[in-house]
Amino acid sequence: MREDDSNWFARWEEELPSPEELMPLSQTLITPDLAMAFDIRNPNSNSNNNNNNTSPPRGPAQAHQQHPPPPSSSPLQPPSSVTAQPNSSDFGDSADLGSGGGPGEEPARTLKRPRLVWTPQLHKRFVDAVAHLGIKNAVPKTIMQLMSVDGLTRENVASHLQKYRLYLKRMQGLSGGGGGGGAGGAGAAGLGGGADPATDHLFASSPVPAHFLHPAAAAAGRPNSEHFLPYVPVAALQHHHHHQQHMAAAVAAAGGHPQIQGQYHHRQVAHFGSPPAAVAAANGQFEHPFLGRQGQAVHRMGAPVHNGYVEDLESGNGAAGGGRKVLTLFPTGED
DNA sequence: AGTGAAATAT
DNA sequence: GATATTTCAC
Repeated sequence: MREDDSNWFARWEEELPSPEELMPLSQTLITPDLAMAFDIRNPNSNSNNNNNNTSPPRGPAQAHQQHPPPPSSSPLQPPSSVTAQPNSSDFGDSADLGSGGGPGEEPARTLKRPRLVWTPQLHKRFVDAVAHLGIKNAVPKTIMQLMSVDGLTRENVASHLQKYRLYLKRMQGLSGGGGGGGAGGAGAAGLGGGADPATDHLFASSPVPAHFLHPAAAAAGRPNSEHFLPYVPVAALQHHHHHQQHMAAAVAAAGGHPQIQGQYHHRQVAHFGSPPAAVAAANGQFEHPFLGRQGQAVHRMGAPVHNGYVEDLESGNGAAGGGRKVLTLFPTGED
């Protein structure tokens, strides 16, 4: 009944993503500042994911201000392109990025944040957090804090939580509890019943804790038995083709897609292993998830580290033309 | 701050 | 066109 320390560890171990899974994990968070600084835009057929508010459909009497995301705590240092991008190793010309000059005019600072891509790994973190918090405490703020993912905002979590709840609800209605085991098979969630529309793909990636389907258990109000880890700092690789992302890992392994690369690093401590395949290959291993949030950011490998910012990019693509390149970076200092 | 719904971008 | 994510409003 009660999980011993050894038990949770075992579970955790089992849950631990294989090195391969870890490597190909990636967060695609591009800092507006960087985007602007780099002068890079999303050549996508659509509009850039930055700002394209050209038509305010509704004119709420309220004028919303952009959210000033990253506090000036973390000076954005000009990232040096690791591989090859239209950005020089560093440009110290814009002091705006780094020093975050004074208020009043800071385009970089007022820009919107890029779309957050919830990768299976990230989602897993999310589910884990929720599971450990218990439905009761599974609120955006708590979840966000628990996840400890830098760059992640409460809004992000909130919206994802909403979607997640919907997913759970749907699942309940369909499986009712029979397939509810959930944990048993991630992919099994709703399978057979035809209950896993594309919307559930992401969610299906991670098993759904039974407690989620069992309100009674959660009603206890006590955190789940399982222990939760702060967060596993992993670098990931994100690949999506056109409008859908399948298995990032698989695709990544297959490699060969002109895409983005981001670096994911922990909020306070970042000890992790390997970013791009090239570097990854060199290491091919990651340290233990035992993150003591005590040490300072530990950066190593070929990942260029700047003041509080780890930047890493890989562009195996022909930047030009039909390819879309996205710079992904993980800002630190949040919350 | 949290949740629900709509809008927008991908 | 559908889905994912963001944003607005309550």
